[in-house]
Amino acid sequence: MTVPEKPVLEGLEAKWTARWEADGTYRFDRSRPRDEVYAIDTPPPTVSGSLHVGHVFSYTHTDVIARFQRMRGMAVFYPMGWDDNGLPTERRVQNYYGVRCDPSLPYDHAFEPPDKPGKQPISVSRPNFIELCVRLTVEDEKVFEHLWRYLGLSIDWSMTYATIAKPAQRISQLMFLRLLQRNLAYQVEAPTLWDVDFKTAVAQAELEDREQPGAYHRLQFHKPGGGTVEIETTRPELLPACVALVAHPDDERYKPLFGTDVVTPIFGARVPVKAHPLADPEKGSGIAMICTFGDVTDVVWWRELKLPVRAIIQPNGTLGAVPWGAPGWESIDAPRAQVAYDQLAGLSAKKAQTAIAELLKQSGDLRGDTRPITHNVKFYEKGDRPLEIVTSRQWFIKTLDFREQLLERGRELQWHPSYMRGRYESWVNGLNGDWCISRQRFFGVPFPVWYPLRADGSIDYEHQLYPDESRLPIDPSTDLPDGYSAAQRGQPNGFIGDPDIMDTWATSSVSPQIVTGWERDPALFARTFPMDLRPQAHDIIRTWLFSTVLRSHLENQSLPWKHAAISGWVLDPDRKKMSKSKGNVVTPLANLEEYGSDGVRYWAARGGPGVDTAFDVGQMKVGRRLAMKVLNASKFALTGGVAAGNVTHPLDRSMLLQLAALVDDATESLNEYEYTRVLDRTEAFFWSFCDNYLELVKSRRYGDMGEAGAASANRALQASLSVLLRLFAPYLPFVTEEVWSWSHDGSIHGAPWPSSAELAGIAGIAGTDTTSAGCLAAAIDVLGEVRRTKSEAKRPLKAMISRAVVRDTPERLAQLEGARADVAAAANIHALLFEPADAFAVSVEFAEVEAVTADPPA
RNA sequence: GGGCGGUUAGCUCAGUUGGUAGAGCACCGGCUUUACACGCCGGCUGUCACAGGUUCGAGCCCUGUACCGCCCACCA
Repeated sequence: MTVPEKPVLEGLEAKWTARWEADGTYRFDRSRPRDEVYAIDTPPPTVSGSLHVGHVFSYTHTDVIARFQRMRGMAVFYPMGWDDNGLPTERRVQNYYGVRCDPSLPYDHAFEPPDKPGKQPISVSRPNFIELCVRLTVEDEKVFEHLWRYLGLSIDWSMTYATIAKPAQRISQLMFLRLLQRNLAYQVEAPTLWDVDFKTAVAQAELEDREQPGAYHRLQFHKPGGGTVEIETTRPELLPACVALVAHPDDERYKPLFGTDVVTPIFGARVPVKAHPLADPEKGSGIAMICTFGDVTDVVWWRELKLPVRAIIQPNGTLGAVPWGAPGWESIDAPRAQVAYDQLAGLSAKKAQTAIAELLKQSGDLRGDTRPITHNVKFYEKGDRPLEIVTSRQWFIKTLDFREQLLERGRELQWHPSYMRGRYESWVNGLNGDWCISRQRFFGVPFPVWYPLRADGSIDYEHQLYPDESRLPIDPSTDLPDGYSAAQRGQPNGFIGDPDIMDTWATSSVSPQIVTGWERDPALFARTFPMDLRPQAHDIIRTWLFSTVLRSHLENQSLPWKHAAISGWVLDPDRKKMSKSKGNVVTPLANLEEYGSDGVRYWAARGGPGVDTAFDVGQMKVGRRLAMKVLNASKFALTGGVAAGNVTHPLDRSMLLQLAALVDDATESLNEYEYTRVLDRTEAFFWSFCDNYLELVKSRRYGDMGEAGAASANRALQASLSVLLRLFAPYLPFVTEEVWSWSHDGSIHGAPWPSSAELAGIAGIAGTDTTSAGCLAAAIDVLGEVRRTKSEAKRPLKAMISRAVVRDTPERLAQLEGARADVAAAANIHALLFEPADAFAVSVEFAEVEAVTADPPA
């Protein structure tokens, strides 16, 4: 037993992180059977800058659960991943090194980036670019790891993965090829959501609505026999791409027009008038123009009404050239159409809108003034301009066919909090297409596919070439398909690699397979899959959670994990979500250093599952104070005398009974992921323990009332402290470890979770001990009354009471009897008398001379 | 348009199956007390958003409303 004279919190993080690493405290024991393993599918944070306090918040929640499970005897499988795929990394690398990726370039083994980025970006091959991404992210990952260790996450740091590293690439490609074999992945040329700045396809899950100013333009179409039909549109620049008008089948106003043609203004294209139930008679004039493609509704109409394509928006967002009069672009006045259109070609959609409005005004086809509105427009979540819909060749994973099965998986999964399932269900119910997983970017997992080139050099998409699984991972831009030589790349009768990469969610959605050793380490896989827990925030339910469920459903015919613990967001004091883009992010390391990791973890752990929580340094201060209190109370509890034998004193037994009830409640709650409640209850108990029990027992444990009473007190103090430390250990890993080390050799984080049975054994207590049960509560009531009286009399707390009378029911007085001497000593009462009465009351008489010490009552 | 969560002390939030409204912070007052002044003791603070209903009894259950936040939707 070595208790420091003056225990401090400073330096505990450095001391214990080093010790845990040296001792392998959190090393996963892979020899344990599946039912003794608790496996966590850690979210790999995006490595493109710095961690913020939101990460600290949610990762702490996971760590509390991990530590609880470990103490319950589970082998905790708790790896850490880094998500270095994707656009954020790509942009960062471009700026950091001053390079640009050109996938057509060959790999340069000797390439070194300049010390400082030049003005003109240097073009590099995709493998070179990826090397630079890896080089930069390795540095970022070191910073992240340092912060995680400092925070005290009980991760097994021998098990880290990066989503761009070869093992993860291999799994991504392997799972993709397996889907291809089963026709669950496919390639098709079709209208796709498209970001015109990034020039890539994006998925439905990456959409967000943004309120934008817009304007209704009322345009007139001409009936061949004379007369006009008026439509309203917010996108008049798509008029050249108009392929039909559409109204509701029951709309009497337009019924006569169904089956007839009308002519577009200015461009003179004949387009049919169609009926479709999606057309809303209430909207605009009740009849709409269908363009290829203005929005997703256009795609639905185009597909269901079997309309032709007139595409004008190019991948870069400008209007492309159109040969009016040529097949597909027929016009009743092609020269006029051409003259008008040539004024639009090359303009961005936004500028084209202004230009065409002017043309329509001149021709008289713009009816009335435009009506400004604000409406929701779909954006790529990382994009700056509205999405367009562009026809392109993309890879998809089938999802629509599995909607019902995915809903069933959602019901099978245990959600914490349970209402988060609703988010998942509404997303699955709202799916409107298969999942587009190809991106026209560079930094990510490439598709392991090549295409033969025909004699004329055109690409033969029908006869795709795949690598043998044993070769994975491959990069088709540098690796060769079997039977071809490097010289044949890009040549007629040769081959070409698929230029695209997988969406970042397509690779992170296989995180369970990556970490559990699917198709790599069968013994590990058998012990860890399906995993136990997916912790994540609620904003990525539709992306990461959904896609992970989908992939495991398709590949493993199971859920990837049993539980999903959904954490909330950290809000700034104005109740806004903290995020980098809003510039209100707090860098967490400074908080960790100021309040201690335990203090910050305390704040984080008070945010319950799914609950958005305000950033609050006040709570961190409270957490730090609690840690300090643990140090000092422990010092007191451990520096007593002999602690032999059983706990015999009623007050001690009473305290231990209450503690036993707390332990049962804590165990049950933590099993249900209710970590907030457990911290709350444990803290409340601990504070009362310090303020009341320690004060009550102080005199006796110093031996003022004999050896037996002291031994009981000391035994109770040690037992209760041991239990309290272990209850706090998941939350305050540093201070509890420090205190534990004063009297133990091993780590508290490997100690068994406390049980009420353990306490019963020490104290010889049982639930039927009703007299002891109420003893502590009764003693606290009396102590409180005396304290209040002294405070109101503005006397010192040590002021002596010559005579105090407690009036209470006989039952309560019987309970109090056991603590009579303790109460008298703690309150400094010379003569403590009991009188039976109906209601509780305490009357006191102050002693004339305050220096007199109390005689120990007989 | 559909759905979810929230509304409790000045602030941040607890409140198990319905049974006398709680904690911390803040504020006020007191205390050199041998675990802790990074401390201790005490005090003040409420139309539990609103309106109905069920019940002996509602912060909690039911119906409706308002506001805040979020999710989803084929928002010409």
